Amino acid sequence: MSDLEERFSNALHGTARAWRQAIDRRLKYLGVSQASWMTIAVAAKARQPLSQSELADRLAVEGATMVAMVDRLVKAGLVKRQPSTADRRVKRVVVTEAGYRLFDTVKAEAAAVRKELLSKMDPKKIEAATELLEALQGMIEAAP
Amino acid sequence: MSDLEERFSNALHGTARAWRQAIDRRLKYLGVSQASWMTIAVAAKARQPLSQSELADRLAVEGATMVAMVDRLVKAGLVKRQPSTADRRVKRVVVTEAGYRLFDTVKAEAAAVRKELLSKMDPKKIEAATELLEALQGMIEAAP
DNA sequence: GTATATTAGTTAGATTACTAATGATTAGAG
DNA sequence: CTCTAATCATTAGTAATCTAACTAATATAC
Repeated sequence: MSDLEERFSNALHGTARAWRQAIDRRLKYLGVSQASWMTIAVAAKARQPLSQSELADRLAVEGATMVAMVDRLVKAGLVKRQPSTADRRVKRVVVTEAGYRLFDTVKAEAAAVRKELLSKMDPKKIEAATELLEALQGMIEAAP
Repeated sequence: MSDLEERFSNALHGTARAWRQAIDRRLKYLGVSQASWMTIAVAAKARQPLSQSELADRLAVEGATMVAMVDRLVKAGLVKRQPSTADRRVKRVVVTEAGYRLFDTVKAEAAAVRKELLSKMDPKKIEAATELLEALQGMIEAAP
């Protein structure tokens, strides 16, 4: 029992889970979850304000999930809904000043966490693992 | 931008996410989520029926989460709550016949998915990546 | 032996996710 | 042009997770 493949699967999911929790712990004082700041980040990095559908696509989430997320972010004053004039079905998500400020802070924190966790690891090994993971992810996503 | 550390982080979370979705897709016809069958699996593999607290510990979730999960599993007829006679606070989670049947099926499916995804990868690389991930997970969990 | 602390389970409320159904609007086929 | 398709956002219902506060029962300290 517990062959290499099972060990890898356990390590993959366990590490991803622990990592997420570590980030969440560090960001808790800001009062925003990873899902929230990831949404802000994607919206903030886009050149033009994205529609809710575009946001949902880039975050690999359903449209209905994005509706609820934008509801919360609007309530928190981090984004605004701006109806499109060209297509009246569309609402663009515009990041507010407060949203941009939060994004800057969070970005720095996430990078610090990443550095703290990975600084003690051999870069060669990290690179090899990255390549394996990327290949794996490509394979999974290519075969629906 | 997008240095190695960020690339690794993205690959880690992306692959874990895609993997989970791949398993969920394969198991959807059974009508049980990964969280449900993982709970069944842990309960079924234990020699003696576990309490809800023990189950929660082994699955790394909170007690309140386990209450809701056991509620759902009881409703689905996959487990039963059995009050302990020795300690009247404790309720043991007993897997039913239907629960064991489901577990057998799911176990085989999960192993098949794992093999399908990993069979084309170089075992040496898988092993190296596994070791990195395990070291990383240990590091994260050791430093709360 | 009683007062205090700990443990097991629960409830309640919030967040994040999904699917399915609906309304409004736009795009395309004929 | 008009009828039908597809698209965007929303609502409703469910699952899974968390924290915080609670009840009941057991264990420990004095």
